[in-house]
Amino acid sequence: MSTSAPPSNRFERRRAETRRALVRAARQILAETGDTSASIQAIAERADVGFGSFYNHFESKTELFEAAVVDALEEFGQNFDECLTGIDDPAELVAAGFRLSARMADSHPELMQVLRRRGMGHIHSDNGLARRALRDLEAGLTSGRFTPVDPVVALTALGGTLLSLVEMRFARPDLDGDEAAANLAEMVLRMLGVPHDDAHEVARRPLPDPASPAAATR
Amino acid sequence: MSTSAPPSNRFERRRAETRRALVRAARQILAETGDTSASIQAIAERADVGFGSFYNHFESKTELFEAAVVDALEEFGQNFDECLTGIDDPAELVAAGFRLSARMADSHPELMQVLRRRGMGHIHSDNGLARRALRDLEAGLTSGRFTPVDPVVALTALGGTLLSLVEMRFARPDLDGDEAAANLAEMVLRMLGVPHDDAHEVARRPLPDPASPAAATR
DNA sequence: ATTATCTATAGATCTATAGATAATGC
DNA sequence: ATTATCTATAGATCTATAGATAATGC
Repeated sequence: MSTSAPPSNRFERRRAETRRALVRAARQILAETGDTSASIQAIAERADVGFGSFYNHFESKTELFEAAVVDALEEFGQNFDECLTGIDDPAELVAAGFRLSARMADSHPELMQVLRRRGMGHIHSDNGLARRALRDLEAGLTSGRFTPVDPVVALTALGGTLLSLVEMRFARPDLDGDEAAANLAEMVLRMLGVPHDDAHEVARRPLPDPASPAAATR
Repeated sequence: MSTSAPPSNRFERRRAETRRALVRAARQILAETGDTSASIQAIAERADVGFGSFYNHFESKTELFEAAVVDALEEFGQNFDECLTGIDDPAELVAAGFRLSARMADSHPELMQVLRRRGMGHIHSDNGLARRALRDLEAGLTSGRFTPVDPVVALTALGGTLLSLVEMRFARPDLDGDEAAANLAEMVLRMLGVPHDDAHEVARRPLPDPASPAAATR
């Protein structure tokens, strides 16, 4: 549904490009101030798109901003897949995901600001990120790596701590981001039932080199 | 600063009443839809206050909604103090706080919706709730009840999970709220380094009777 | 021929202020 | 006398649409 077929003809591509420009503008606004009271006119202008075109793609501003958040979540999830392929241990996946998120606050600030401001409302919705998280959690639960709990409760805890980590990265730039992320990742692993010393070690394993993210698949 | 002296004369009381009416209206709006695009006129009308009066108290809508969130956080914190007096064990305080929050989603829905929608931005700010949480966390850290960690990281994790619990209560009303809260509380205690069986027991101790909250102090 | 885009605009709405009114302090 | 509240309003802004234009499909 959200991942439609690749645009067949030039018409479709053109149309998709306009929509993308609007979504990009909305993401920028969400990232910069989070203030969704910008006028449709101002948004269209920022997207470098004719004012009336807006209504060819969205019925309201709310709809546009919602699409912008889903878009950001999807990109975030894909980034996870790219950077974390090759990691099989669910515990290591969770920890690496946390540490990667902290780094993405620097490397992808716009994306992460959107997550920070709007992520909470999507923890339990069906989207790229929650789907991946639930998948990894259930793998860890069935393999016995994590203590048995209701997967929804685990997803809740995981999502909440991840979002608050992002919040911390932006609200407290004075702290050492990598260290704080590793500490928080360790705590989350304990929360999932991983033994203390094990959690400590897993949360500090070397991260995949972000310079060559998909090296394993090329 | 936020807790000003009790209003001395009728003038001050009248003025404070107008301000309170505006804040109440803003809280209602934040709780109902979270859509802050309501016009100042509509807000003043809902508060049953003359339109122009708004500008005697706030310079912008943003300022009003910010005050509304702080007001809600303060009320939430006071509710904690009232309901949890008599509990000394920091671990039990944390667990009881989580379970109490889940219940407040039913008993104080407006307050908790505000928290759900706007709480994330206040985890690291100086407010009634974060101050109390940090106090309890530090008590547990110095007494050895919790595993040593950076208090700010612990506050981050605590705040994030609490907010996501509230989110879960509203997004998934089909789940058993009390049980999910106890499970999440147990996980949070593990996160803070409390041994598994200990965490399980503490998270299920009987809660203070909400019918007579401040019985111990009367 | 079809469809998205763009421009222009009508009508509605909103913000901020000015000035009148009402309530209280001293 | 002072100060908050209220009413009325000017000016700015915003939304949604109608109709013209441009690009592509077949």
